Amino acid sequence: MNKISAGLERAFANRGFAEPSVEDLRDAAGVSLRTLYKYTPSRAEMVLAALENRHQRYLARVFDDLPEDPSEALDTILTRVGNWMATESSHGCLFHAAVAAEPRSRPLRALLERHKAEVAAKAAAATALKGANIALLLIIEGLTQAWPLHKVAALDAAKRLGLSLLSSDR
Amino acid sequence: MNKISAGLERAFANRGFAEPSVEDLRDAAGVSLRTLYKYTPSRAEMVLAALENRHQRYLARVFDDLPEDPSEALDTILTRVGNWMATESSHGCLFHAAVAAEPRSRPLRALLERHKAEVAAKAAAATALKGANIALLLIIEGLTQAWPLHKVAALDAAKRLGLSLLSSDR
DNA sequence: GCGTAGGTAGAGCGATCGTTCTACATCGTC
DNA sequence: GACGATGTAGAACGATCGCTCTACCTACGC
Repeated sequence: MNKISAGLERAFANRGFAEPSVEDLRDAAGVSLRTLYKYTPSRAEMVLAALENRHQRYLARVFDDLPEDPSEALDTILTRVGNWMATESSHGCLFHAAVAAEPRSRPLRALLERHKAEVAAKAAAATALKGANIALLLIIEGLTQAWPLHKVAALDAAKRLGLSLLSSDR
Repeated sequence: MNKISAGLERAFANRGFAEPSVEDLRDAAGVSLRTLYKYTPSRAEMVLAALENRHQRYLARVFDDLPEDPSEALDTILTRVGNWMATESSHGCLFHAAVAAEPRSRPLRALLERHKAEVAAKAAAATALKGANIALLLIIEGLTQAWPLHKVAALDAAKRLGLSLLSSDR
């Protein structure tokens, strides 16, 4: 079950949402076609399962065990986002990619909204930046999108913007 | 010719890169299948033609006739990006979407890189922020990605971050 | 030791895809 | 008014797609 979701996530992350056929997804999931369809009865649901898995992994990887000090927490969050990009997602946010691939899908958009809202809420809570909620999300989004082209330079820029947020807030 | 590119751009922008069939693209382009294939001999080239068209339109719409004062220029740029999002691209950056849909395509990645590099260069030139080049791009990327969910709130956050960039620079 | 639940392997289905090709219309030029 | 270039409409193609179905294989409770 979780093995299936993890395999699907890996397949979509590596090869995009258009390319992999259901047979490719079966190979990535490591089960038979029949079992795959039992847990995810259509290709669209395979996408949703993959994103659900990624959502959990992303939150855990970026927001677990943060330092209490807001400034340290922000630095840690951005560093971890950079790390995530470096190791997991070399071409931008998978949720935006999924929605872009199928802009008509309502459940996909709902998932994107939930994911981003949760990221923004966790970031705001950890940095005690209630007012600058959206600015914070904007920095994270910017870092995520700029990373594929600029790598650590994007991380540095994000950290500098983050610092200016903290100092302008108090 | 340009009518074809414009039609293709509209089709992909509205319905994503996966959904529209070549016959849909033909309808959007307003020509026959034969003529469509004459100018863009494969579906992949239709994508490239659409993005080329969008690139030109985006640059013109965001960077033409900017005020000379750096601070005013930055404000104008961000406002225009918000305007672009509001009227043209309700779900994020089309270039990132294209690459996300087909992460293996080399020409697509090259086009994305060229587009982003040109945007960054024009923004840096207009705001006299040579050093904060990447921070500037990061703000624009963040605004573009955050817009679909937060609209004008994202624009406000982007402007505040932009101001902090300007003041920390001098 | 046998029945049942749940797995695998893989052939097969209809639909749709990108692409090509044929047949016919239109138009500016001599 | 005939001609070649260029366009349209749309039939036809092989391939591939998402999905279903059949046939067979385990593993475990009674």
